[in-house]
Amino acid sequence: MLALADCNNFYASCERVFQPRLEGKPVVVLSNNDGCIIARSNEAKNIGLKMGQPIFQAKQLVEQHQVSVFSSNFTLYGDMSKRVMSTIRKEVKDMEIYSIDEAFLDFSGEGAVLEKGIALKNKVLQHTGIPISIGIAPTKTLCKVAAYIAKKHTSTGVFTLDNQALITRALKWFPVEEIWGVGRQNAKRLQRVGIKTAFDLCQADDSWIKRNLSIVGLRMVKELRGEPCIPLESQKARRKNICTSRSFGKEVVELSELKEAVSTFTANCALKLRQEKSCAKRITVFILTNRFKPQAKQYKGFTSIVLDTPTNDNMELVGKALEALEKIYRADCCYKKAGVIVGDLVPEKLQQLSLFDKIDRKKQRSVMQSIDYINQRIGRDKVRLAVQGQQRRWKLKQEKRSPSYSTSIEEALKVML
DNA sequence: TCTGGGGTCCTAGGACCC
DNA sequence: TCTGGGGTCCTAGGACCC
Repeated sequence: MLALADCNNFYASCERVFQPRLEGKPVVVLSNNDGCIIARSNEAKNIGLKMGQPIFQAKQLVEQHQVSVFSSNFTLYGDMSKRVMSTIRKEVKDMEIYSIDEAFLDFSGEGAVLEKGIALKNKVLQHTGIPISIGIAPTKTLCKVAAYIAKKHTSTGVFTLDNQALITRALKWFPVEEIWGVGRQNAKRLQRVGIKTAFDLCQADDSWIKRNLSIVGLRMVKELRGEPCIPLESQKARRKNICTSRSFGKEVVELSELKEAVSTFTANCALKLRQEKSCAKRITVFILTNRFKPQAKQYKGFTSIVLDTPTNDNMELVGKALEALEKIYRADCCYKKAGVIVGDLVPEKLQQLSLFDKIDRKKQRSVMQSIDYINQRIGRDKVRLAVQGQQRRWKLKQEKRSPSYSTSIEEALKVML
């Protein structure tokens, strides 16, 4: 048996841990730039606020119901996630951290799985303040179904799908568009041919499924039928790409400002590379105009550069990124978003030098180590390249960010006696 | 006025190899 | 008149996930 532990309304719950007066009240968390709603408490869901909805469109509902609105605070959510995961880890044989708010757990050989699930849920709540739901079943895809039921239709927040009769009953009721692996496009296709529930999909012919939903879809259906096809992966794989991209707080025209942004994004990618102990052989830069302004000139600039030697050095990567930026920059556009992707990643240890490499890599590495050390102590990008700029007018809008209670001593919760 | 960010995998088609 | 067979690698585009 496997289990899926899924934090309820995770970002909204994180905010509430530190502001208990918001318990029972509608809370939403916004995307970067305070753009869209990306997390909602149950109360916020109930008053009709939608996932992904731009906040300006929801203004009326927000005022009418006095919804608490937060900018996203990923430092806080990342730390709370760590706490939840480490609490769970102590209670299970093996686990796979699937996302910031979900983990698959090895429940094999456990006798009373439901009781174990309930105990685990209570423990996480007690240790972290985060409410979770747990779905228990023989395959990952069925765990997802069970967790969905646990969240919406149980009082305990834990649900087990452990016998065929129950599984069949659940699948006959489960809408096809809610299945893990069926997105919007596939849901439409399936509904068009009369497949409305997970049960209907299980009845479909394997070769038809493979043709229409690819091998991924077939795997998913087999999992619904109870045959495990997606193993628990406790070792997380090395990433293949790393991306940093942002929408700007305001539109940007000048190349110099784009340079500040692109070099900052690149430095961020390079930092992530060093943390993963990887080097990149390819760097891609893109700049986009505002797609929500159809009357303005639309342009998508996109290009990549392949490096002779894979690297994770700020200066080297920033140099290449700026070279790429100059190639795609057009002065007659207003830019709303830019991003940097580093790809073709290789482990740092396997960095293959180019025959004509002239850089003193050892020295370069120790410079970066020193910079990382300083910035870790006094704040991200405090030591940075000049091209990253001072003004940063392109920076994010983040007007309602909560303090990083658990990771910054200056922002720790103050308790009045 | 205002519309997120960061990933993965699969497939088809083309280029290329012997 | 007639035009092979068996591969790999790369890329773009599209789907999915949270």
